[in-house]
Amino acid sequence: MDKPPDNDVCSNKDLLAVRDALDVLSGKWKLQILIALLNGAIRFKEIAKQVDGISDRMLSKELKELEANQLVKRKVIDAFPPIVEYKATSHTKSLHTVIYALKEWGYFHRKKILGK
Amino acid sequence: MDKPPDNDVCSNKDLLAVRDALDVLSGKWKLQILIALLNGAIRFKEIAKQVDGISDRMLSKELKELEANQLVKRKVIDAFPPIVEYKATSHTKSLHTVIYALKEWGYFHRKKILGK
DNA sequence: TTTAGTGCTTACTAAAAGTTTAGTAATAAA
DNA sequence: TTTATTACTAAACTTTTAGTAAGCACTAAA
Repeated sequence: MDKPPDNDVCSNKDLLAVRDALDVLSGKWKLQILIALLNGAIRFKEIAKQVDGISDRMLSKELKELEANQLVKRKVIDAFPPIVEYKATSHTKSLHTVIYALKEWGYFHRKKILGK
Repeated sequence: MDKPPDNDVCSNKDLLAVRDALDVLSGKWKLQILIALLNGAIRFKEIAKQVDGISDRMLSKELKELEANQLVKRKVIDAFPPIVEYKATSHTKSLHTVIYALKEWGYFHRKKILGK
């Protein structure tokens, strides 16, 4: 028997796209880091302060992933002590729609589960 | 120094809501299971067949989590061999908006990363 | 001279998530 | 009698993810 064609709620390609989006926000820290950046945090240590509990190691790692996804732009300024600027990009801002949808549904879900 | 008030892109409460929504879709299998259900799959083994590669253990575990979040309704029909029906709920359907937003951004992101 | 600050990296550990293999009761078909 | 089916569960295992502790180069302040 062959597989049926993809006239489904969500095709296999769609599934991959959804997963791509989820992956970008996956893990314990990325969302918080992005929010810190959208709110204007710039330097490594500044982000570390805003994202409560994160270790240098994790922050460094997550920033690299975000950079690979063009959600963070890194700029080194030659100074002592070193200054490294991290900034949100236009691509980061395009995430707003997604975060908004997640947020709205999150509130809706909580009402549903905790009883209206 | 006190914490500043939450006049940010995303307040702490908002963050929790976003995370709640993400948690509901977290893990390797939940999204695929939900899609299978939205497409009409009903019985345990039917879902297992549609969700390629999942083990019985994982399916059972994930279905329980989804049920706890009211995203799946379980109904046992007393028969031999046993019949257990799994169905999407209205709450599942409310997730559509979120999944759609993720999907759209996922495609957009792919274009961005792979070069337009 | 010791200390602190900056943006990291390395090595290691712990915890969470997922996989594999096997097994259950009850029945019916081969 | 052996095998298959259904909807699971249990134990042992591996993989992935996250956390902890330390250290590096460099400089300025205490």
